[in-house]
Amino acid sequence: MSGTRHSTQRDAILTLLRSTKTHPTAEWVYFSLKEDFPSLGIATVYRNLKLFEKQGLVQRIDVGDGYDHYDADISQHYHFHCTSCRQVLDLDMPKLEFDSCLPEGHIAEHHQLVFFGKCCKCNEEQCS
Amino acid sequence: MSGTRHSTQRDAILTLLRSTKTHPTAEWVYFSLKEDFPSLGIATVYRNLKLFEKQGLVQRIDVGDGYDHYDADISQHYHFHCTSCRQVLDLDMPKLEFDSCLPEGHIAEHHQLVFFGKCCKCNEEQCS
DNA sequence: CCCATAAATGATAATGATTATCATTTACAA
DNA sequence: TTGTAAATGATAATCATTATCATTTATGGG
Repeated sequence: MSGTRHSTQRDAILTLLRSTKTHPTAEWVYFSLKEDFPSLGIATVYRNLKLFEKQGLVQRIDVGDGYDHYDADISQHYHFHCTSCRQVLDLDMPKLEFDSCLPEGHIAEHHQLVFFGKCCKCNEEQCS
Repeated sequence: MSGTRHSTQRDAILTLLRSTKTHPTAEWVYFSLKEDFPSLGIATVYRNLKLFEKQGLVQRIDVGDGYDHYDADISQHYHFHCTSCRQVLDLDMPKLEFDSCLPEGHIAEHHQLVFFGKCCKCNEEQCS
């Protein structure tokens, strides 16, 4: 009999992901939960993030900074990656319909749009 | 006196990149040039790809497959990543103007749009 | 043409995020 | 309560990329 069992750690990881808009990395999740779950292993975090992604509970965002970011908001939306402070921010922007632009026979299941630049905070602070 | 010197390997890497539309990885470039440059080292490929990117001669494309892809076509265009055959294809699609959609104070230098799905060939072949 | 010197290379070790392994713990149905 | 298979935690392994360093090479000045 195969199935998924309940696990306290898994619940905690998903709950944490759903409580933030910062699109955390596995490492961030790990250290954030360490306080409440001192015995938590980093492998459990990676394992469950991958599982959530496969189950469609979260989406993985790759902004090319070397880390996988995870977002519990699986609604269609786009992101802004500040190349100065490294944050990944949500954008409030309507979904754009591109499918008619794809070559004949190509079928897109989803698409990802990421803006790179400096956020308002970093622009003010004249970060290099 | 600091500057850039001429190098046969560097020329070959850039020439190869400019001769293809397949958005190759460092590894692909390395093995492709091995025939003509048996002594070529993989580090030289990585080094020069990074250099080209910094110089703005090529753009790096991250589709989340674990590899950095490089594209000598630095014009504004978008990509389609076939999750079946793993290819990265160019899309002929006009540049979309999003800047007015960004939050106050945010300045985007560039953006990246990637579609994920199956290309026409893989759809025909009923790849899983 | 010949050096001096600093850039570039090639071999290889190191890095670092992610994944695999495996013994132990835990959930849960019978 | 108990048998079991899933889940965990510790840790080794993986693998793309980067750093190190001795050697080679390009290039400008004499």
